[in-house]
Amino acid sequence: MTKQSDRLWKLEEEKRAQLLDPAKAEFIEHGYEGASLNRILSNAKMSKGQAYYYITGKSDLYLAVCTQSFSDILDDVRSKSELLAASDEFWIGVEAIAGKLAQQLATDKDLSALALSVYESTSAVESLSPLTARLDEIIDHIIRVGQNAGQIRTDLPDNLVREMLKALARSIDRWFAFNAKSLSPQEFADASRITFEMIRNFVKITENGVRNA
Amino acid sequence: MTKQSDRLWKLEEEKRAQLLDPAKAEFIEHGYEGASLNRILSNAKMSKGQAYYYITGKSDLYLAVCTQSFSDILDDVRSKSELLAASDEFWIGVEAIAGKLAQQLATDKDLSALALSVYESTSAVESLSPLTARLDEIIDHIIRVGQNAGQIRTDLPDNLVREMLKALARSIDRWFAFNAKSLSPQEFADASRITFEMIRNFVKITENGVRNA
DNA sequence: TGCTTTTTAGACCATCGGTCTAATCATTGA
DNA sequence: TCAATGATTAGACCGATGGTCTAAAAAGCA
Repeated sequence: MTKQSDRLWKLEEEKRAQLLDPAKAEFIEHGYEGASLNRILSNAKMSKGQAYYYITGKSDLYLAVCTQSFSDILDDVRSKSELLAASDEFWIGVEAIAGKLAQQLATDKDLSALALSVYESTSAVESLSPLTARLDEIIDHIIRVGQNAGQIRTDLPDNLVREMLKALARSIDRWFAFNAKSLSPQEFADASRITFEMIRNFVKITENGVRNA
Repeated sequence: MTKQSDRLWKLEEEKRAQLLDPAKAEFIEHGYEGASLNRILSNAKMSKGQAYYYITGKSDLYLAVCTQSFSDILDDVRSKSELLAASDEFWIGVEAIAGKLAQQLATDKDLSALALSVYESTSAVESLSPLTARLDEIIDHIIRVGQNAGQIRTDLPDNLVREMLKALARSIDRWFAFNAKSLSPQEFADASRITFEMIRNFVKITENGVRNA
């Protein structure tokens, strides 16, 4: 017995796109929960039996779409993050990574819309556990390097710091997605710089931080 | 024509509870999207026609449940926040409010579970706009007092600061909800204190903050 | 050609939130 | 007391959802 997702990725690209392109459009427009599988199949001119031969269900299709869209970016960020050094230039390196990422999201509207859809519901997030696991690894690694560089406090559980940073990044990303068009280039640059500085202050080691750890 | 929600709150408490109690349990267990209205009605032993005479739909029912659960707390926080002064004791006052809130959530498991369900999906949040509007007002007011006290930076749009703080509070709340039971009292206290300090550092005014505003 | 495996089509299923109509109940005025 | 009016209730019904399943078609192979 072959796994459905194996079949999907073994397909010639054209046929895979026949399914994934309408799916991507639907998820972007309606979010994960709001997306209609029937509508996707209708747009893809593909029967249900055929689709279910290549995917296990809606969540699997969402995972396929997001994997296709984010995998390269994730690899890029990972390889860049592995070059980060525990030195004074730690934050410069992080800012370079974040800046590149922000630029990619700002450039590719589909990418940004799809990213927003991810955090629209927990069930969407759960569908993507293979992807989020990779992201968490990367963030954890960056945090560890920052801690070795003396730039990030060490008196909290790793996963708490990670989840706070993810939540922050998400809210900032979201705010920019909704407000970017009404911002002057100057305001845009200021807001980016300031929020980044705030994050640095957020995780910075403070005098009375480590009391008994 | 009377509004459905008026009818609901005019009901004698027992009958309202007949509907709202099973609804609350269902929303806690399955979240907003996952909750089944049919199941709620079946547990409430109430016909669909009857229910729709008192509510306009699922989202309205969710709003009713959350209003009942959070309204008093919201009022409490609001009145406390109005006593905050733009003085050196600003953060002490905020910590008192946050502490009380955290304690309430830690004590009442249902309350905490319901709060978690709120941010599980955007459609859940949207159902609660009357409540979130009240919350946003309170937070905005606290931010303004903090700014007057020179404790919170003023070089970012208000709503961005508010959304970042909400995201942070949410992620912390979430982390505690999932990890509280595996923490020693000492670890619990430490994590609370440290995260609060981090938030203070997060919004603190820094030297190079205001560059051209 | 004939047999086997892969692939396809779409009818079908339970369930979803929501609508609607007809019956019942309560209240009021005469 | 009774008729009429408005408030309330029951539940059949609706289109749509994601998912299952069977049987036919197509493809691969001897």
